[in-house]
Amino acid sequence: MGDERAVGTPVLRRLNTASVLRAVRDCAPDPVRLAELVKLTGLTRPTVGQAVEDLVEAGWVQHHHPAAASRKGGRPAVRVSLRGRAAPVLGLDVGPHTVSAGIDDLAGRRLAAVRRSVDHNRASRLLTVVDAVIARVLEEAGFDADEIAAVVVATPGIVDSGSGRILLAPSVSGWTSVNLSDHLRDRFRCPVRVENDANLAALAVARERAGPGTLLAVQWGERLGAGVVIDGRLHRGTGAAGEIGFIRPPGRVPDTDDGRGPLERAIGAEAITEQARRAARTHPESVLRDGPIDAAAVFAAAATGDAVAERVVDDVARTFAHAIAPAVLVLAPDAVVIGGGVARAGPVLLAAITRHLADLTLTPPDVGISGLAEDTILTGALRMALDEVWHQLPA
Amino acid sequence: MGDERAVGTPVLRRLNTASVLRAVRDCAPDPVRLAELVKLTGLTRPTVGQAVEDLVEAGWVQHHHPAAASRKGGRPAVRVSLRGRAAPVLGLDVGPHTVSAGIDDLAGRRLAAVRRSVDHNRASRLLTVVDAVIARVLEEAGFDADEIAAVVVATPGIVDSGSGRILLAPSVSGWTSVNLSDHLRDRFRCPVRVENDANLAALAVARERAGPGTLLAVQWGERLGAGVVIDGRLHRGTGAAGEIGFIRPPGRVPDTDDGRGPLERAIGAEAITEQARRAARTHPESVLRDGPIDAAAVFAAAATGDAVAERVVDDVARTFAHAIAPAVLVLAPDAVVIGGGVARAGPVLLAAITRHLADLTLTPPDVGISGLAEDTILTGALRMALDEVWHQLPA
DNA sequence: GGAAGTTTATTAAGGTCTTTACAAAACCTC
DNA sequence: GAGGTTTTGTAAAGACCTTAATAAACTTCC
Repeated sequence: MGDERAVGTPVLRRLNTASVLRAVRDCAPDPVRLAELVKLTGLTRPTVGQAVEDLVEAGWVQHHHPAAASRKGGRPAVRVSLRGRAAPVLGLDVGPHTVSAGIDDLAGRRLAAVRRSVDHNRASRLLTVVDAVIARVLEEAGFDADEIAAVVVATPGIVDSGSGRILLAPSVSGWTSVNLSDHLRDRFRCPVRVENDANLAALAVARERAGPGTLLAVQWGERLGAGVVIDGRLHRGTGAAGEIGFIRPPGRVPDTDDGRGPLERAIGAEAITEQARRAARTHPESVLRDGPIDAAAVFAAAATGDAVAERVVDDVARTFAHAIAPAVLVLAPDAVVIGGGVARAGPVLLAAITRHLADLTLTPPDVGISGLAEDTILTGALRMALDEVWHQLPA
Repeated sequence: MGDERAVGTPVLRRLNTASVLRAVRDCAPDPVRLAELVKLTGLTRPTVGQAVEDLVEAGWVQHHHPAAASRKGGRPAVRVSLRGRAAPVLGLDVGPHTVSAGIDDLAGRRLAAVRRSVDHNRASRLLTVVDAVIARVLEEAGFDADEIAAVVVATPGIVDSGSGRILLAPSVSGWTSVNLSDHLRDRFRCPVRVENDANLAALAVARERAGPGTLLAVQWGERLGAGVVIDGRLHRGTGAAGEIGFIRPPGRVPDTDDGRGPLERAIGAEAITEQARRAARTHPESVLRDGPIDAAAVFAAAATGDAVAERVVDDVARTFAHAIAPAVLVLAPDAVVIGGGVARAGPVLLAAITRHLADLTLTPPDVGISGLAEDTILTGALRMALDEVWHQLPA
């Protein structure tokens, strides 16, 4: 957005070539006829031809010689498609319990994915697992580390987006003293970015929704985090944007010393089960009285109409709604999407939150559940890595 | 960001001409030598020469024949400057008590400004005053309505940014049924935009600070509103972003039927005086006991060390901090800037808010007072109008 | 099996724009 | 008034896109 300096004729070619490449990408995994590109880009055929030639030479796209089926008569079209292997990206999700990695090609196809659980969440052990997982996923996809075009790592805690240092990570002991960023930069010859996991989950959710608008994507499990995506771009603020776990909800909150924030202590997965347990003790008529209680059980009970469970869920929903209402009023997001473990609660929780938010805000956002599976964060990391590659095309 | 279609050689000229025009603008009121533009834009002299020629022809810039002083020897330079009168913009601030208007030229120089107070804040009367103020400011600046290049109107309430309709405006009775946007579009031949006043104030404050980052600018008087500016661009969300007046603060809030939000009823200017009045009754040792009390008096008393006043101010600050803390956690703004009537409270209030926010947030933002005078909103409106003009240069 | 028709690729000429290079102008200083 | 300096102005060259015309390759129909 800053200065667009030194404009000579050559930039035209770069502009147009980029335009053609974008068009090829938008046709994603399918090969596209050259004539199609002419229509898509609005450029003329000779220009497109030149651009494609350049792109093939640079290795970004490849020809599809066998123009097999669906002929309508006429000279067979030259068809090209993205050469995915030109710039594969690596995503990494370093959680307190599991480490997963994935490699996507330029078109967003998943070439490999690895998931490994960690027994002890000590930092040193974690780092070893990270290295092992990276090695495995590279092998599975058949790439050398030097071929990777961008790396994005998701980690819990607060990350300084400039240096990649982890500033605060209560859930992994010793994690802040590990310079993960430098560690990885030694292994790869490409940009390495470390980013908060909730932020990346938000990015993944936003991409799934597509289109512009403001999104508040909440990760809700033992802990609570959120990411803000505005018109497809992640909002970082001074760095710690989206840390909803530290919102102080109304009412008393138990004091703990594990670095969790007030809202996490009030309505994190653990707090929900604890609340249900207390309620079950004083209300033995509830189905919650027997069997082990966890958050899923509470939501299941509420779904079947158990009054005690319903009250707990409503309480949780109200606390959550009150906590985020000020942010919803300030941001006016189009949607609030909930992911993470608690998201499996489904419609019961959703309805309660929607109801309370309607009371507390002027233009209540859509409240929804993230449709993505467990690898939301990993997908977000890969998405951001792809963005990085696409952003610096003219390399 | 969408599609940059149909790139031929002519776009180069447009691009470079725009680049030169930007450079001329950045030198703002001072005329600039042609050779200087060459350095600033990175283009070559013939290119700059051509561009300047085009711009002069189009009326955007003008020559400065008398190359008077500061010669260093050599052929006298051709100097050009922005022809401010080429595209004057009109800003309007329609408040419940006053209507003000201003006209800026392209370089941001204030050519005229008019302010008029309104006795009855009935919508029909207000509209008459608006028309009169517009006529007056046009006359003062010596322009015809058709010459204005952009109009931005600030109004309290929630505005649909697409249609310009006012959706909610409790402070002016009947204001929502007036189609201000259409009314003005009939008078001007240029784009007319209606925007929430707090949003425009935020824009003005953000421009004063300059540079990127996230800003939460609060307007705090009888009512409370805010605007969010991210990297220089106003954030609207679904339309009602920044409506902090409707945040529900902890504790009981008096119920009124005047359309004000809970936070406004709790710590609006009126609520502050009411709170002080109550405190003075039970604490006759306070200096607040004698003389008429208004918000300014409370802050003044607190500044001199009056304990009762100090407690009131601290209460207000705590309520405010608790109310916006969730939004601060989610947005992680670089700064929270307070404007409006209460902003005159100064350091007393500021210090208290800063203290409380430090407790409630992870990366506490700078808390400051808006340095702009009473015409913050008007300045913001003019700023946005200028942006509009600059955004659509290639007209 | 050949001709017509259709779709696409290729090639050549023309125009616009920037760049490079060079010459002219205008002013100051000595 | 000569020399120097800074700037403007002009012409030729290079790069790129576009229009238009031509050639190619394949399907379909007769």
